[in-house]
Amino acid sequence: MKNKKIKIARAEADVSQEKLAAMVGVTRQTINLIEGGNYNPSLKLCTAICKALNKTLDDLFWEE
Amino acid sequence: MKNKKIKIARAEADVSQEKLAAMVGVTRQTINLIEGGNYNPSLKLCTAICKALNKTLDDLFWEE
DNA sequence: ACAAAATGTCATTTATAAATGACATTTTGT
DNA sequence: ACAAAATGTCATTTATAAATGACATTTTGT
Repeated sequence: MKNKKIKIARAEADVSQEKLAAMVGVTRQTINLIEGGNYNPSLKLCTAICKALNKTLDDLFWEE
Repeated sequence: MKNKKIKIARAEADVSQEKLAAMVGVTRQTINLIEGGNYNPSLKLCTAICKALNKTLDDLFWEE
């Protein structure tokens, strides 16, 4: 399922997929895949995304 | 760095590495590697471990 | 003190996250 | 309305998570 939370957090922080990708050291496509869902990123990447957006794992990646 | 939190949560729930592995559908070695640190598990696996131990991502995998 | 269970660690193979390049479509600012 | 930036998606390659088997060491219950 899609990860809307990252998209929203990105909008709040006013960062594009490309900029977020640069901040965490991956490519734009990887960020795009994660937001699109059906993807299983590594813990390290999840953590990097959280820190870049000033969120925690539970904020962005915890479901239910 | 080592992940002591999982080890502690396991002790609380009285589950061995082997049992936890079975609960989340991986092998014992994978659990062992995660607890030992220097490992970068997938988000899906992290989430499964949390649910098996009644914890959240922040409880077990968030640092600082 | 002893046996059984649990843990640590190695080496090899397999599945998949992430990189890379490329192009089409959508969104945004002026 | 238009151009530029951002996003969606494909196909191929590379790096690494996770599987598997095997054995040594440590911990636990009696």
